[in-house]
Amino acid sequence: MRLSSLADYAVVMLTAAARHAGAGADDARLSAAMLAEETGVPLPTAQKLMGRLAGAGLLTSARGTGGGFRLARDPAAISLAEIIEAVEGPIAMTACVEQGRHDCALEAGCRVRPHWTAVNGAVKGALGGVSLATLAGVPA
Amino acid sequence: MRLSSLADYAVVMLTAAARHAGAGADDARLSAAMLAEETGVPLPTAQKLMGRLAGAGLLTSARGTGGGFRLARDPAAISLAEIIEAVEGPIAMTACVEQGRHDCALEAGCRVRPHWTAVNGAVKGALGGVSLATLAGVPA
DNA sequence: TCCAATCGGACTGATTCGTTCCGATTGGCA
DNA sequence: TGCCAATCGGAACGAATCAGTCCGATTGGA
Repeated sequence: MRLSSLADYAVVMLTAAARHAGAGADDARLSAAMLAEETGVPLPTAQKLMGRLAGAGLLTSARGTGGGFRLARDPAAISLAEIIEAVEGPIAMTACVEQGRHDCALEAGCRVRPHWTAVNGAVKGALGGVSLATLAGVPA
Repeated sequence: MRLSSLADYAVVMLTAAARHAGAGADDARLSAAMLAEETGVPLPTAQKLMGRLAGAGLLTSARGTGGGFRLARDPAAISLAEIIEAVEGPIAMTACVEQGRHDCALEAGCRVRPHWTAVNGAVKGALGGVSLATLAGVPA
C-alpha cells in the first residue's frame, strides 16, 4: 500500500508542469532538465519518467534541439489514477483482480475474490476523482 | 499500488479463521498448520504471518501442546486496513505522509503535500470501512 | 521426568525497484 | 549543404525489499 518513489516524483513533476502551462505561454516547452532542476528530481530519473509518461499518452514529446514535452490534455482532465497507472502499471491490489492473469491456485472457490474487486474499485475511484489541476493548486 | 502477497495471504487466512469462529465452538483452536492446509498457503509462510498478526494484536497466541491462535476480536470489529497495516506497516502512500519521517527535500515548500494527506485519508477510509466479517461472507 | 507439539526469531535466495549511462534522432547554424 | 549541439529513447548496473525456509525456545500432556 505504498506508492513507489517514481510515481511520487511523476506527480510532483506533472504538477510543476501544470503550473507552467497555466502561468502564461500555453504551449511552453518543458524540457526534462528544466523540470528536474525545479523539482529536485535527479536528471536521469526525470528523463526516464518523462519518457514513460509520454508513452502513456499524458505528455507529447518532441525531439531535437528546442524539443521537449508538453501536457497532452488539460490538467483538469488528467486524473491521479492515470498518472499512477502510467508509472506503476494497472491498479490491481491483488493478482486475481488483474485481467489476463490467473495465477492464484484458490481462484476457483475463493470466497474473498468478489470483495476484492469491490475494494479495488473503491480505491481506484478515490484516485480517479482527484485531478492534476487540484493537485497543482490551479483553481481553473 | 499493489498489495504484497503476504497481505493477501493474511486476508485469506483470517477470513478462513472467521468462518471457523462463527461456525460452532466459539473458542476453537486454530493452529497454523490447519489454516495453512485449508487455504493452500505454505506452512512456514503461514507461521510467519500468524506471528506477525498476533504481534499486531489481531490474534491471541498460546504456546505449547494444544496451543494455537484465536481471533482477538469479533470479525465485525476488525477492519481490512488493520490487517494490511499489521502485515505491511502503516498505510502511507508517500514518505511525507508518514509521521516521524522527513526525508523529502522538497517538504518545506511542497504544494502537493496537503493534497497527499487528503488522498491518503480517503484510501485509508475506504479500506477501514470493510470489515473482516464482510470479507468472510458472514452475515452477522 | 520425558516427550511431542507449537510458536518465535534468524537466515538465504529471488524479484523488483531505483538509478545511471550511452546511443539514436532532430532542429539550428555557419 | 554539411556540421554541431541539444534532446529523447532504450539498455545495463547496483541496491533494497520481499517471499520463502529453517532451526531454536517454550509449553502442556503422558
